[in-house]
Amino acid sequence: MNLIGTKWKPLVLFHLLEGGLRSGVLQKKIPGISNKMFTQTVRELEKDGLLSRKVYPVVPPKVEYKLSKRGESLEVVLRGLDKWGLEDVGS
Amino acid sequence: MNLIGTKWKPLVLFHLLEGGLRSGVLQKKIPGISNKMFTQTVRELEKDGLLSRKVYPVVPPKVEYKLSKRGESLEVVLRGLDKWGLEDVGS
DNA sequence: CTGTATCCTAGATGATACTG
DNA sequence: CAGTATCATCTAGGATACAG
Repeated sequence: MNLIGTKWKPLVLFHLLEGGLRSGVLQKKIPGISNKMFTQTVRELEKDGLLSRKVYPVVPPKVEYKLSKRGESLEVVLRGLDKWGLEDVGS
Repeated sequence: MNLIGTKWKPLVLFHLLEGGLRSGVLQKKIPGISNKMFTQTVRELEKDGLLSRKVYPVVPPKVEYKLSKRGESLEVVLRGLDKWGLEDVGS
């Protein structure tokens, strides 16, 4: 829980299960997250080796995030959480 | 994540997967948790219907906690987290 | 477009002492 | 044994403005 126990980390990781995403796209998939928390969250995930951050030296800037192997190993848990969240609605 | 997204909730629920436990026993299974957080955590879990709290009118007091059906539905996620935590050591 | 820097508040968590 | 109450602290999180 020290690695993924925050309000946003599971969400960020979950949205990357289907593949890498550009910074802006990923952020848009997470309604309500502030710019600050987004950056902070991905930075910590990167530091913990759960995802990788690739910067393209172009203009305008382009940054892509994708899961690392370690991050992918969380797939079962993430999908489990998602499934639970869906099925649990209303119970 | 609003339901289980705290430092202790997943741990409490996880230790109840094998069956109900007395308050003291359950608390001992969670090293580092303060008395206050333990009570607060189980209270919230009870309020959210993830576990039930049964008080035996005896002396000394005896209280048992066990998962509700809703709580049991989290088994996949909890075991997944546990498994991940174990396998992830050192990676 | 992406990321950083501040300021600020609410809530989470701890330590301790106390009650039935 | 189980739980409550209080005080103190730390950090997550949000709003906003700015920078490369």
